[in-house]
Amino acid sequence: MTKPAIKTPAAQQEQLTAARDEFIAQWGIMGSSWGINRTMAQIHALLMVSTTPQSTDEIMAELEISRGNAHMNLRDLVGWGLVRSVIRKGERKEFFEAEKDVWKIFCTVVRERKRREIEPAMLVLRDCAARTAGLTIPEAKAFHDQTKALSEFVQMADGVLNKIAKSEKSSIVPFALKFLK
Amino acid sequence: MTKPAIKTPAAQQEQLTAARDEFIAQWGIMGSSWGINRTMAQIHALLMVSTTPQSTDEIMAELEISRGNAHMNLRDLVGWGLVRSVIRKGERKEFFEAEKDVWKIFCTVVRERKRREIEPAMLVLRDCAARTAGLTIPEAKAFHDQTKALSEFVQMADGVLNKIAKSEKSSIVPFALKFLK
DNA sequence: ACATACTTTCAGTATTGATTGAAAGTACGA
DNA sequence: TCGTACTTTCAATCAATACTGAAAGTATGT
Repeated sequence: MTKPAIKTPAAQQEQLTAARDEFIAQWGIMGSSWGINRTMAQIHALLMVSTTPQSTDEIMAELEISRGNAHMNLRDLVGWGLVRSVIRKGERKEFFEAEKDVWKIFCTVVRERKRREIEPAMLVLRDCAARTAGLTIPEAKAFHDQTKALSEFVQMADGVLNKIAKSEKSSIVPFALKFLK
Repeated sequence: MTKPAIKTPAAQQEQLTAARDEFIAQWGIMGSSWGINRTMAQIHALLMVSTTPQSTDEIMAELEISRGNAHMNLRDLVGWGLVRSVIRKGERKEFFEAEKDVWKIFCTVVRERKRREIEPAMLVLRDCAARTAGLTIPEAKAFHDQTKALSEFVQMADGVLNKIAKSEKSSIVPFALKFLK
């Protein structure tokens, strides 16, 4: 008698939990090395692989974090547009679910980081270049040239990201891919 | 009698220093919001707008940081390939200069972050998808589908970054830009 | 072998950012 | 209006990360 090829639900559950925990941990690590709060990334990971909307209490239990922490990070995720809150009829409690479409997630992150971090930096770069435009001493000339080059580069990158993020569909990058290299 | 249109070197120097300080500060802020040590980003900014290679002591003085801090961050920048050390003949001291070509800087950063952060994450994602491939319970199916979609997306993004970073020239993105939107 | 000029390390400290938990706030139904 | 079920806030605490500075290490010239 050989072992059955199909695993018992209990065994499957165990295997799933292990994989899910690893996924959540890794998404947290990735987040923090890109300047995103680790807990926020972990909540996001958890919600991305949940089949039903989760309550604050479920999230607190799953990630072993405090109510305050769960609450604040959920608010931030909603603010980013990566998570939305849903209310079930007849229930007072608030539940949360994440956007699951990978391309939409990507576009949202691009759009938000552009707005929060690239645009302010671009203004400063432009300003640095502008206010040293007429200067004649060599040090100033070099500074102007370098900041101008940076500001033009960032502006170009901003344009690319704009187009990618606005499109909200996955066909464009694979298409553009053909023209690279 | 009108003021002369040309500013004195002293006035220019003052204007330059103000702009330079703002640039260094902003580059530091940008770095830290993208997960890069603020001091490292500031040293990088300083070297990008310096006309001559700088010694550790000059960097320490300019940014008001300790020797240890300057040293470690300079090593990291050299490790990233964004800064190289130069030795002047007849001098014992080590001097540092940054790559100034904006496109090369961008490619280096892309290549390094890909290697340090995207590739390890990709392995974990693939692993999470693979080890839940055969499972039949709905939760596991959902987990598998989501991690598979993520891993394929990251793999695709990795491919795009590869081509962009390998090319090392600025003509390709503006060209690809035409095909977007 | 020694002095000088520099670089490197790292234990201790400071700074920053994240987390807790309990108190205050809000909304709803009885 | 009161009680219950929940959400929100925030001062205090904790954890992670960055920074300092002095001591140890290394290379070079005499």
